[in-house]
Amino acid sequence: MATIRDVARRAGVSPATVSYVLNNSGPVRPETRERVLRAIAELGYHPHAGARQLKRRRSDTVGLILPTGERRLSDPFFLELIHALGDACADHQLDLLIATCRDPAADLRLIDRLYKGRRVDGFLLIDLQRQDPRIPHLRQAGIPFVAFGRVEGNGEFPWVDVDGAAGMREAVAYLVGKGHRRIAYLSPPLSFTFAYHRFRGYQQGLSEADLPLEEALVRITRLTMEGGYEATRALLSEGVPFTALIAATDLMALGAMRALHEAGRTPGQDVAVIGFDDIPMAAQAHPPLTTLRQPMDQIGKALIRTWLAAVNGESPSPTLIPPLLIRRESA
Amino acid sequence: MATIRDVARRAGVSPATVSYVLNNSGPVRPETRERVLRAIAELGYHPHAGARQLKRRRSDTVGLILPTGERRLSDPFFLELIHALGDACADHQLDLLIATCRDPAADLRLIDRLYKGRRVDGFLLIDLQRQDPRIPHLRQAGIPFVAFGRVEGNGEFPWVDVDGAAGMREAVAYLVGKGHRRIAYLSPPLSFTFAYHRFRGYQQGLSEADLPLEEALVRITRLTMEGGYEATRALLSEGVPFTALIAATDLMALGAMRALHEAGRTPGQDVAVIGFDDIPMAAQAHPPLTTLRQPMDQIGKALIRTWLAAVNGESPSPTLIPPLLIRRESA
DNA sequence: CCATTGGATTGAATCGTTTCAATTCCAGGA
DNA sequence: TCCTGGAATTGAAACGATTCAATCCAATGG
Repeated sequence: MATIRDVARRAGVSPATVSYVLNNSGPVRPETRERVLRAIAELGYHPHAGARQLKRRRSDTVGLILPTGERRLSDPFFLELIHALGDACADHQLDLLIATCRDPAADLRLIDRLYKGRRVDGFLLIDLQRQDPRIPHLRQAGIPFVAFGRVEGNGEFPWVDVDGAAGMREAVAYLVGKGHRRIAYLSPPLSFTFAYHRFRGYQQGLSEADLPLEEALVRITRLTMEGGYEATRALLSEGVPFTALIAATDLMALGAMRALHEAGRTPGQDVAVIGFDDIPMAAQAHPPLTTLRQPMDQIGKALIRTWLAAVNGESPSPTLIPPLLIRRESA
Repeated sequence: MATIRDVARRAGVSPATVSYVLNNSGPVRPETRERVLRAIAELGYHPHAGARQLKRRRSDTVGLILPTGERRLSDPFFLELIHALGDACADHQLDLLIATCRDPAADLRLIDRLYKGRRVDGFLLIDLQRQDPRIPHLRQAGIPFVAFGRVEGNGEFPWVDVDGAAGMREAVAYLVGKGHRRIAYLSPPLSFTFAYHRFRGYQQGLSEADLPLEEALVRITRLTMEGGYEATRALLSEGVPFTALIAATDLMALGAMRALHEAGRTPGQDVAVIGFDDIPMAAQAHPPLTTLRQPMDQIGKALIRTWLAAVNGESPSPTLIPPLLIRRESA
């Protein structure tokens, strides 16, 4: 495999000059640059990442840790996120290293190994818990990171999040505008930070519309289609009256719609349904699901931009991205 | 950050000895090893990945290229796969580098950059096309890789695949055993290799049961829930009689079930439905979907095992993994 | 008591870059 | 013609690990 020396020899210059061309550092006469570039192309030369990393003390790699075990992600939303991150990384010539681990303790060990071994320059945390043990660990070890999502108490660290509260306020206002007064709400356990914020938004939305928060209309259930299905069946069988339903995630909304169908109530006609995320399946649902879109590209770009700042020793300010209400036929 | 010299100094030995301890190469007296290990622990030392890579000419990193653009994956199946791969990598102390790219040409450039720059030791190819431009490129460049899936003509290269044909034969036999004679089949375009094999399995299953292949029962449609839904509606509206339906993927089967529901025919009762993949949603469907499970852990392990062999210059033989018929209530 | 043996340890070269400091080059001014 | 100064180029020293070859040492055998 060609090295920088080979290129230098071929172009009739020193390795230093090649390096200057490669990195646009140092002054190089245009025609020399030309010669060097030609040599690079002819040899199909690519700089050795390890050597470069060793000298520059940078690996240009983003670490992404996926939770495993029971917290293993199965929401298709995360696949979208990975894609968006990949694209955003490509924009900045970064690579994305994915690591999984078996238990929370291994999590922290893995973080140390990757960072101290300089395999990655910093981390992206997704799927935060309201109290996440990784955060204090990273902070006190001085490891740069950016979280997708916030945590309880909101210690000072950089994060990017979608404004779940704003989204839900908008959803409620939208439904109220259509005359709905009894709006059910389906949520996963509030220990999920995003669930907590979205639920707060629902509450705020109600109070802005001078509607009471009714316990019976709020259901906490599992973060799956099945969870949404069961909770809705419960609502129906208990005879709690409602004309609209908001689910904290599309997956749950999809489950809810199935329960409504089975009970002979057509979503979008008899009951308005709104979800959150805008996963690909949402548009294909019957009827197509009205939902709050998480603007993936924007999220990916914001995360990487913030990550770069963090890695460069800045303390980037958090970013709150507004979701987008996508009106379809379910509400 | 501590280096190997720091560890050596602290343990009162030379860097060489530390290296021997680290890699279990070379003879080291037990008590010396003890001292070294203690020093490592005390300093929280982790070897520098770049330096190691430079010397060993190995990055211990697996490259995984995700397709983007229109071929972007949205099937949740891939999230499972990424997880399984992550776990399998962890077993061998490997890291998983994910790269996305915008177009097929960029694909090849990216491959070169990652491999020639020694950022990865080889690749894992997923989401193969029946004729995939990446394969000849990798082969002629002598870059080690393993494919998840086969391609047309089946050139000599290492792959791991789930035996879609066997699975479909089993599905047909199972349905025939229950007395079904008119079995519909939903498939994405046969340019997807897996779709091709699965369809062949369906054909074989029919002929083994001495049933004719009936054109009207076979529908080619999009690889989404929506695709399954539409194809099934078409079947129903055209009045083609059938008592069972096999879909090439769970997502499509889910769509089919919805169409059946809407037409007032209960899946599992009026019409038997079988899917393929066993995505998490399958178990939660109504009724729970009978399907052929792709044994993810096994796939991940096989892929990584084969990959390691390929990277070590061996020519590992292909692996065909049988899917597992999971009987639930839909058939 | 010395030579031999073989395990344990170490010194130093090396991997392929980047970058500082030193050198060369060249044009323009004195 | 000789300086001077800035631009262009180069040599060589890192960066942090691995590993070959050389050295050290203790025990054994003659």
